Amino acid sequence: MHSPAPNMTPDLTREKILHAAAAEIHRQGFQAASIAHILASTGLTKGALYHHFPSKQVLGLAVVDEVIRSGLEERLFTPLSEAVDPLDTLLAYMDRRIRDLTDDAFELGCPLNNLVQEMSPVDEAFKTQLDQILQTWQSVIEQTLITGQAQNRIRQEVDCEAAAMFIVSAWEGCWGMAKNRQSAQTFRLCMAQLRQFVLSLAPAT
Amino acid sequence: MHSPAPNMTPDLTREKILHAAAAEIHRQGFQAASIAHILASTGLTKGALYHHFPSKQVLGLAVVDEVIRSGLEERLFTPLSEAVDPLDTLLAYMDRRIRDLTDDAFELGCPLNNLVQEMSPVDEAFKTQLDQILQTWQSVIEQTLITGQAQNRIRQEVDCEAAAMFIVSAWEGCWGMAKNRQSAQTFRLCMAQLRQFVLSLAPAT
DNA sequence: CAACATGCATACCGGTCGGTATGTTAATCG
DNA sequence: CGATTAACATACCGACCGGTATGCATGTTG
Repeated sequence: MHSPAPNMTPDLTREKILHAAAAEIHRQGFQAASIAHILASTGLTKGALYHHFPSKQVLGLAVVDEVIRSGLEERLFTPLSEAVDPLDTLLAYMDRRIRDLTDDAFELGCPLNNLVQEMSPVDEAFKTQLDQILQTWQSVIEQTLITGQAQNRIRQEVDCEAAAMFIVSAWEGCWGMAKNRQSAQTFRLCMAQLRQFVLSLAPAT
Repeated sequence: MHSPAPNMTPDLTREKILHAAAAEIHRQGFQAASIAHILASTGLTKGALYHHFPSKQVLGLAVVDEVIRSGLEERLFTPLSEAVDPLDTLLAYMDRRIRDLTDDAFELGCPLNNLVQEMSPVDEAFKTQLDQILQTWQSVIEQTLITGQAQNRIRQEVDCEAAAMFIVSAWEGCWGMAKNRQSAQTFRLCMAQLRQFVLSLAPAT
């Protein structure tokens, strides 16, 4: 009846599914995400989805890699690791987040943190892939602090690895609190304190 | 066939269900928690559960109030608000957590934080009740800092409300990171940094 | 032009879910 | 002593879930 018109651009179909899945997962979490909902929001059917992805898990992992990781990479990781003055770049990025994010950004929380909390204990593949992103994040910040030490803007006795780990943790913690309160103001106050922590690593003037 | 023996101690049955539910929710999250699993682990049946709780949601809210909130209350909130030197009490409590918690404590993460992240966006009743716990936690720490200011152990210009909010956020963030890494060592390093943050609020010596 | 592969749509399946209606036993109460 | 009620057990329900088998139209290839 319905003619399954052979698409000229199958990659576009794949991307539509991918982003619809990312949105649904962001709203409901991975386990509660419904394949039927994803398909309904795209107008496609199961045939399309299972043609491009062998299972829901693989679809979820693709979202993690091609949407979440890729996004963080270009927004944060790459700029930070290429900056000549990474410490300023980091502080500036935090400022921009504090300024620009609005309430509705916190309705659903940080996509990365959401999945970390939900999936780490119940799925090895998710845990590994998510942890790799957190590791990258942490090591990028660690390098930022080490460069800061070389520039004498961070005290020499600071444990950059531990500090970087804490910064990432607290960062996600700020997201979590703001998500619960559903308030950008909460996020601003928390991130401002985190900024203060970073500044407290500088030598006493 | 089976004689549904009218129990002499229905409250005990209720508590069995409650704690089995708490364990299942801790493992799977609320939405993924299976009523069948809860009942299987207690040896009871649906008749018992729906006799004591009208719905899964009410059961979950009871877990939040009677297990999670109640536990935090007696372990943290009450001791802190009754202490004559709350700042020391807080630092000592953090030290004890850093020392005593083992790897398996982080397999499933912080029960409170798990539910906050999962349920806040999807269920108003959960959000309200969980937020109330976080608010209590935050205000208890805020009072701790204010008392610290009165004792000249916290700088006068510190914004105690914002600092308290950040401490709670970062605390949960440390749990999250440790949960992903499933490592108590991660938690120790992160919490040690959070301790440093608290100490950085003290007047310069 | 025939054969085959690609890119989907449709129909269907077994399993699990939260929830309910009913039944059964023993204690309690008038 | 009959009636009622508390405290469960059992059986069952419709909805939804992820996944699969099959069909079909169009390209591509020999």
